[in-house]
Amino acid sequence: MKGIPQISEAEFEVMKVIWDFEPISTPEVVEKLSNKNDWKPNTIHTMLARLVKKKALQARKDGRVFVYTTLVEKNEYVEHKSKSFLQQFFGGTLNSMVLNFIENDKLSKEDLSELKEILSKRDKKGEK
Amino acid sequence: MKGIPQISEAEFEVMKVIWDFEPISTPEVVEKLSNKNDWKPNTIHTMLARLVKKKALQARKDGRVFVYTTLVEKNEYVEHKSKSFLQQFFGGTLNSMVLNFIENDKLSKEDLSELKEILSKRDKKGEK
DNA sequence: TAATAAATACTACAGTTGTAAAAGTAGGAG
DNA sequence: CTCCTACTTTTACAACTGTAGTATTTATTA
Repeated sequence: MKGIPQISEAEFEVMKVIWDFEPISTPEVVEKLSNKNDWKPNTIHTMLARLVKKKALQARKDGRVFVYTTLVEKNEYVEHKSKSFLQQFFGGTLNSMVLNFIENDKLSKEDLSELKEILSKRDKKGEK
Repeated sequence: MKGIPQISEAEFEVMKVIWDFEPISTPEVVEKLSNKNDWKPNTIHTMLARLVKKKALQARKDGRVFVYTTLVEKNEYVEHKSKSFLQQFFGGTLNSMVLNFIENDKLSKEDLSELKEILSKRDKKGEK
C-alpha cells in the first residue's frame, strides 16, 4: 500500500511552492501564487483544503494562521508520476523516450552534447 | 489554434488500439480491449463516442457497423503530452529528466550503456 | 465595546472521467 | 413477415477539477 495521493495539476502548482518554502502560512502561499498564476485567494484556499484532505499536506494552526508542511516528498511524487508517464507513453523506459526524442529531432546539438556529458560524468562516480 | 484534443487516460488506451489497427470497427475494438483491460462493451462504446465528439476519431458507417480512423497522429499527441509533462515536472527539458534519473539511480548499468549507444548512433547520422 | 479587517469554513456549479445500464433499431434466421 | 441478436443511442451517476462566491469567526483598532 504505497499511498501516494493523487494530486491534480493545479494542486501540484500549490505543492511546488510549499515544497520550496515549507513551513509556510496560508497568506504566504496566497501571495506567492496569486502573482504567478492569477488565481483568486479563495481558489487557493480550496486547493489547500483539498490537499490537506488528501493528506498531501499537513496544516497546523499557528496563532491565527495555518501553517502547512508537506506529507509527500517531492522526489517521491515526481518519481511516481514519471513512472506512470513513461508507462503510458513509452512502454515504461526512459531510454525509449530519449530515443523517440532523438529520432524526431527534438534535441539540439547542444542538448545532445550536454546529455553525453551527463552520462560520462555519471561514469566517473565510483560504481558499487 | 493548435487543436490537439484532450484525451483521458482510459481514452488513450482506446486510441492506442485504433492507431495500431485503423481502420477498425466497433466490434473489433471491443474485442481487443475487453481482453486487455476488462471493460464492459458499453464502457468502450462510451469512450469511442467521446473520442468522436472530441474529434480525436472519425467514425464512418460501413454496413451495419462503425469503422473508426484517427484524426490525431500518435506522434503528435505523444509529443504534445511529453512536452507538458516535462514542463510540469522537469522545467521543460528532457535533459533534466535524464539527469534526475541518473542522480536517483533509476538507470541500470545496462540502461546507461544503451543510452550512450543511442547517442553515439545518433552522431553517425549526417548532421545537416 | 463595537466596527473593521483578515482569515477560515461552507457552499456552488459546470465540465471531465470512469464506469456502465437501459432502451431502441435494423438485418438475418426461420 | 416476425422475432432475435448484434449494434447503436440515450441516460446515469458519483468522484475529481477548476474556479470561485458567501458566510462566519476572530483579532485588532478606534
